[in-house]
Amino acid sequence: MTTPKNDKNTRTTGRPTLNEVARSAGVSPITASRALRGIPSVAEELAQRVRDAARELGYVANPAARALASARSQTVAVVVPSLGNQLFVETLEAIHAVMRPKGLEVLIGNSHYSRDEEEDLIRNYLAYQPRGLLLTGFERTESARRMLDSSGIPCVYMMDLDSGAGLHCVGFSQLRAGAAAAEHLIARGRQRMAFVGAQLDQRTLLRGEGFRRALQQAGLYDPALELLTPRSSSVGLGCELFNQLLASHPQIDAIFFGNDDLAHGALLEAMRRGVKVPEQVAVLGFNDLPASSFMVPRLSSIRTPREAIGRRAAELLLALMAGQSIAEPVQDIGFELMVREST
Amino acid sequence: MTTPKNDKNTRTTGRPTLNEVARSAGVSPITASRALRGIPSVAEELAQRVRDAARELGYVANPAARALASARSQTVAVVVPSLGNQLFVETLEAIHAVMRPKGLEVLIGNSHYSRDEEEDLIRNYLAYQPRGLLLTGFERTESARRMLDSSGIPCVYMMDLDSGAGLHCVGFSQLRAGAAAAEHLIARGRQRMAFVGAQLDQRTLLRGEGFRRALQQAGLYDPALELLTPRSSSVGLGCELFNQLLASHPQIDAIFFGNDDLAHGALLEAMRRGVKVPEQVAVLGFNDLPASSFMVPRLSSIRTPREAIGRRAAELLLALMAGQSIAEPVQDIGFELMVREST
DNA sequence: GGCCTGTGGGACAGCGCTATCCTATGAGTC
DNA sequence: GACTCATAGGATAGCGCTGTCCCACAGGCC
Repeated sequence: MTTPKNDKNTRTTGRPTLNEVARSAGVSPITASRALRGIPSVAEELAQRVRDAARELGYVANPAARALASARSQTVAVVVPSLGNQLFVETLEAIHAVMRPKGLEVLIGNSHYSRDEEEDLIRNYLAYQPRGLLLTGFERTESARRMLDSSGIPCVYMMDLDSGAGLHCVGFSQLRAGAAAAEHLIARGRQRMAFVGAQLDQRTLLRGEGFRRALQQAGLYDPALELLTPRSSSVGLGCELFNQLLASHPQIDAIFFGNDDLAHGALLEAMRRGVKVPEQVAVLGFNDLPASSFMVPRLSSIRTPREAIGRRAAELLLALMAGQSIAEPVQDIGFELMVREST
Repeated sequence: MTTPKNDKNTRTTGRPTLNEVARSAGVSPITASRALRGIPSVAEELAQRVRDAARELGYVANPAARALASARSQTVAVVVPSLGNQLFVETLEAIHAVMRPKGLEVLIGNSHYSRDEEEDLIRNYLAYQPRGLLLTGFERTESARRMLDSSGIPCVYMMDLDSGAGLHCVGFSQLRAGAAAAEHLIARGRQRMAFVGAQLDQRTLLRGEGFRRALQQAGLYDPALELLTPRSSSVGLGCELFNQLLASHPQIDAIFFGNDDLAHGALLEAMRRGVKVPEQVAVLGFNDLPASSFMVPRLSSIRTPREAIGRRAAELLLALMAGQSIAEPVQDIGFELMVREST
């Protein structure tokens, strides 16, 4: 009477809605919803009509409305500690390859190897009601752990197994991989073996621990030959640490690097300084990044199965999301020692 | 105490809602909403009470409900062609660094250098009603272009400028960068210069084009010395192409690689085969990845300002999202020739 | 025929928030 | 004191979709 209530709908998105698709197909919105979601209780002829109408209008479902109405999204969140490390990029690729065909969106979070950043990411992602979560390792804040527990959202842990009791995890034993590195160098007759680790995330520390124990067992452990730094791993840092190590301990005859980046730097620096690899010093890397087999000399490394980890973790998560019972909650994918010229 | 209440209604998320925060603070839901969004029309004393209640309950706003009600999300989508290239990872970092403090979520899409995949990603992301979009380059399908146009969502294009008329873009001229590469090698007295490009995305092609034109101008262009392949750039491919080029054209005295990965492979292969760089062949890379300055010999390269591109593109997008008028829609960040030992 | 069952499809009522009104209050004006 | 006017806060009504009931109807059985 006094105030016209017919306001222009500025709140709408302007994109076609399910209602319009339904009207255009001559069915009710619910039937349209069911048809587009592939729910079988819709007669094929009707479903086809709805799909045609949707294509015609360029309809794409509004994920916010969908998430709100159903209290679940079509999203899976992944948190990795770094995108600079090719390792995690390849893992993400494999996850994508499994999730995308299922119509699941993959949210990528980068924690920069920081527990606090990871906690923020998890808090943030949980608000999106993801169908599942893929996390790296077991190292996180207590409150992140609590949020995960109380959320009830399925979660798979990637990369490590060593302290994953009671959790669903896909990876390999970092401890055993470190030990394998030591055993290889010992088998090559090396006597004074160093470990160089950067970043100091839990996995690097575990590799160092495995390496150390194997050396101790062989009576070859020298604590002075461990070089650890919290700085982040890079080729340049590898150069620097190699020099530092050789300057302080010229007698060493093998180095195990916690990451291939570092080993690449060491090989380049050795080349530059005329240090003979492997004659004077053997160099062993970790992860076996794509470039490693092309280094001079070709780098021996422990190949980590990141493609398989990503894929299997994604598949495990899908099974959890579907409520299936899991026969093997802990999946050990193993690792492979790639022996090349540098050892 | 925060006791998760067990609704029988399965449609709820189980997490605390704005209503509960409001009740606990003794205000209406709308006041709570305003208080938490920092809308100034709420008395400070009330706002504080609401914030306290929210913290107490561990309340995190439901982004789906928020997006639905306001027809806008708190999200910005970025599409890059690859995560395997460090270049884009660094760009993403810079974007994050600008967006996160503003409370904006960054969705990362990887198009794998495929127009069709990019179109899918864009269609998908547009459904999320992002506040803005950051895309790489200008090469895309017609229907992707149409979707972007009709969405009305602000968009900034990164990396290239050469065909960005009328668009908001941040980057540098790939053409001029290619020309700069040629000029540098010419200034070094080289006579038979090759160009090696992989992936064959538009930017690589433009760099090649700039290189070619500059050689033509100097009367030094030989079409036989262009080696192009659609395979994706890697160190291994660099080795292979280097060998191939030297086998077919042993007389060349300089190679410009469209990406540092390839140049790294070439340097390693040269080392392995005893080809002297730069005496016999000068090698020039592109992007100046972190490892380049540690190669043997240290790789000369054209440094691309990806950190600045990411940051400036993000800032430009923020300005567009805020409806500000843009003084400079095309921002040329330039590039820098890093002359090192390999040339 | 009466009764059941199964099946396709629709009506309805929200999911958790926010845009848009609208009211109550109190200060300021003449 | 009667009138404005600004302002804090509330009431209401959706945003676009889906979970849950419910109904109409065909076919089978006794």
